[in-house]
Order: sequence, then structure tokens, then C-alpha cells
Amino acid sequence: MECKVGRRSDHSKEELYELALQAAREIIDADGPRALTARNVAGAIGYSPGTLYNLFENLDDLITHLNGRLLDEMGDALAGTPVGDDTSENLMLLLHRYLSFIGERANLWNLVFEHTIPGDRVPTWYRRKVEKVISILEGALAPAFHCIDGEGPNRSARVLLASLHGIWSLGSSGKLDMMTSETTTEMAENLIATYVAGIEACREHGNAC
Amino acid sequence: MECKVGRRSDHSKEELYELALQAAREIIDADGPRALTARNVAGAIGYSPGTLYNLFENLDDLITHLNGRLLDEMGDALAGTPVGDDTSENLMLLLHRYLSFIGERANLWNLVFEHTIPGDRVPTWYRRKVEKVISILEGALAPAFHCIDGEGPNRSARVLLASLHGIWSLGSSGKLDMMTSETTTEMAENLIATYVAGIEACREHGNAC
DNA sequence: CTGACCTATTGAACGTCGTTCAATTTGCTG
DNA sequence: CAGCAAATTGAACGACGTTCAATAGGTCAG
Repeated sequence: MECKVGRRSDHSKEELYELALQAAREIIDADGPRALTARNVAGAIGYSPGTLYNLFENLDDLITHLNGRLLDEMGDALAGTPVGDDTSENLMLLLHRYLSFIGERANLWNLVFEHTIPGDRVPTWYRRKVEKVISILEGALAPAFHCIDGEGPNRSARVLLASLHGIWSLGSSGKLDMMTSETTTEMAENLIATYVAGIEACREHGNAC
Repeated sequence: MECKVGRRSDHSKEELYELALQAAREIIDADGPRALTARNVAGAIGYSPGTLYNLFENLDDLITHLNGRLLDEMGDALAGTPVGDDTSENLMLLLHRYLSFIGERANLWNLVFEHTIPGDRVPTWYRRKVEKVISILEGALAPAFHCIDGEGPNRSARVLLASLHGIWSLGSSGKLDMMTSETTTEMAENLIATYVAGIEACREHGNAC
């Protein structure tokens, strides 16, 4: 009988990877970021802590991979959003998908994006996932620039994505709240409406913004 | 002789508070966020870990107070920035002070603003410090709105502050970097220029942004 | 089928962490 | 000078991330 230790064949390495990521998500959602410990994840998937270190370099690495997975899903959530000629409308549709995606996994999103990837460099595969989200924004911004390939859409997509990140980040941490309870959504909508109006104003006046 | 333990009168409670905050800053600057431990701070000021718990509720509380102190200093760094009739110019001046303030204490700023204040609510004294910074931005935004007291400048100040936070946050973590090395400064300048242009465009066209 | 290798898995172990608290010493008050 | 209050300590607790010798199961050559 299987008494103490030794090799198992309950799951392949890929299955274990998925199990671990999924368990990590559930732990964070249920008990908050500080409950994400190696022992908790290992216990949740029915393995010992040491096994996690066959799958990930360390806990930071697990979080980085969770971060990547979340970026994938954000990309999926934004993909397929209809794109028309009205840049503002395009972005508003994306915004609401963006915010509801985050809102449904607030704890997870916060942990994972406030996590600083240690070491010197963010992995390449991670940056590719970011690029994918950026490119969706670029598509939505294209009408305002009359092109999709220029420097303008790319820069604006980055600026907007980072800005939305900041609005969510400060908003959800409660650090911006005040007497007038301006919601995260209202701020984000204001950002997009005003920024897009700025792009169009600059184009019409031939101004370099 | 003073052999083992007992009350000391080397420093007042206020002095200890300052010593601890200062030691925490130096530890973070020198050895990074993960070196900020109760034992390290206590050792740096020549006291035992337990003493910190006479000054702060816990380590989170210490970080929150450090956060507050940093907000004060940011307020001081932005205060006195000349304000003219050109909103964009006003904000650009503020932006460069903002970014150089953060850049000089990057580790500290990141730790302290990625730190989620635990419990339910952000303390009132903290929000007041945020309001102070916001009000500086409001002043700079006033010319674009032809008034300073309306809902417009306040909302825009919040939107811009949060957006800049996001740009710095993603930029400094390396999560946005790419082939074309767009710098944090360029993105922030683009945000401000475009956003201000948007405000003015909306005002001229009577559009509600 | 068998035995030797390989690899996944374990659980104990190490050092460190945040935090608590009885014990102790000092300053202060009357 | 007695006695109380406050401050300080250091040991202790449980939990943490991480490592690793030991062990069990799978694999495969012969």
C-alpha cells in the first residue's frame, strides 16, 4: 500500500501546474492575499509544499505565472469587443468589460498586479501577454488617429492602460475616496472621454500633443 | 549599572517615532523592500523589536505612517510651483517635480504605495494628506475650467493623480516596457497634454466630457 | 520478469518573520 | 522614600519560504 512518500502518478506536471494556479486563485478569493502561502496552496491540491518547487521556482514565480494567466483572461475578455468609427464609444465598451473583469476578481487582481516581479527583468512571455492587451486598445484607438500602425495609437494605448490601472489601484485601496464619493467607473469614464477628446482636438488643430 | 532591561529615557516617544520612520526609509533605500522587518528597524535605532509596538500598532501601521510622511513631503515638493494661465504648462511643471520626487526615492515610493492598508478603512488623517496634494493639482487645473471650486477641477485632479500613479507603477515595475523604449516621462507628458487638450476642447464645444 | 536507474514526492529541518507578554527597570508622584 | 505607571527587553509562539536527504513509484534495457 502507498504508505508514506514516493513518486505518484495522480497528475501530470501540466495538471499539477493548473491545479496549483487554480488553488491559488481560490485561496486569494476566499481568504485574501495574505492567505496565499506555499503550505496553503500545497494543502489545497493535496501535495506537500516541496512539490510546488518542482513546478515553480518559488512563490514569486507562482504569482508571476498567475499574473500571466490573468493577463490572458483579460485579453480574452476584451477580445471580440465591437469596434466602430467612434473611438470614445469603442473605448467605453472596452472599459466596462475591463472594470467588470477586474471587479469580479478584485483580490486576485490586486495581489497579482501589486506584486513586483523580482530579479532584474520581467520575462519575455509576460511582456507578450501585455502587448496582446495593448493591441486591443490600439485597435479601438485607430479611428482617432486614422491609422493603426503609427506611434500614436501604441503610445496612447499604453498611456490609457497604465492610467486605468492607476485609477483602479488607488480606487480599490480606498486611498482616493473622499466626501464626494466619486466612483472608479466615473473617473475612468472621465479619463477616456477627455483623453479621446484631446486626441481629436490635437488632430484637428494639427497640434502635436 | 544599566544591565539588562527596563525603562530608558534616551528618547521621547516622538523622537522614537521619527527615528523609526527614518530608519525604515534608509533600510528600504539601501536594501530594498524585503529588508524592511521589525527586527531590522528596531536594530537600526538601537531598540528591541517589542519597542516598535509601543510606537505603532504593527508593521503595517508603520508603513502607513511612512506613507503619510511621504505624502506630506510630496505636498511640500509640489507646493510653490508657479501657476499661470496655461493649464498644460502648470501641470507639466508639477509633473516634473512629481516624477523627480518619486525617482529619488523609487524603492520607498513603490513599497509604500503598493502597500494595502489593512482593515476596512483608510484613516482620516491619511485622506487629508491626499486631499492636500489633490488641491495643488486643482489649482493648476483651474484655468482650463475658468474656476477652481467646481466639480470639474476636483474630478480631473483625481483622475490625473491616479493616472500618473498608474503610469509610474507599471513603468517602474517593468511591466510595460517594450521594444520601443517609451519612458515613463514621455507617457506622463502625453497623458497631460492630451487630457488638458480634451478639457479645453470640451469646454469650447460645450461638450460634456 | 528483473533489476538498475530515474524522477516525483515527502516531511523534517533551518532560519526568519510578525507579534505577544511576563518580567524588570526606570522615572515620576505624593 | 514608597509606590505606581510607563517603557523596555528578550524569550517565546506559530507561521512563513525554502531546501534536501530519503524514499517510493515508474521506466526500460536485458
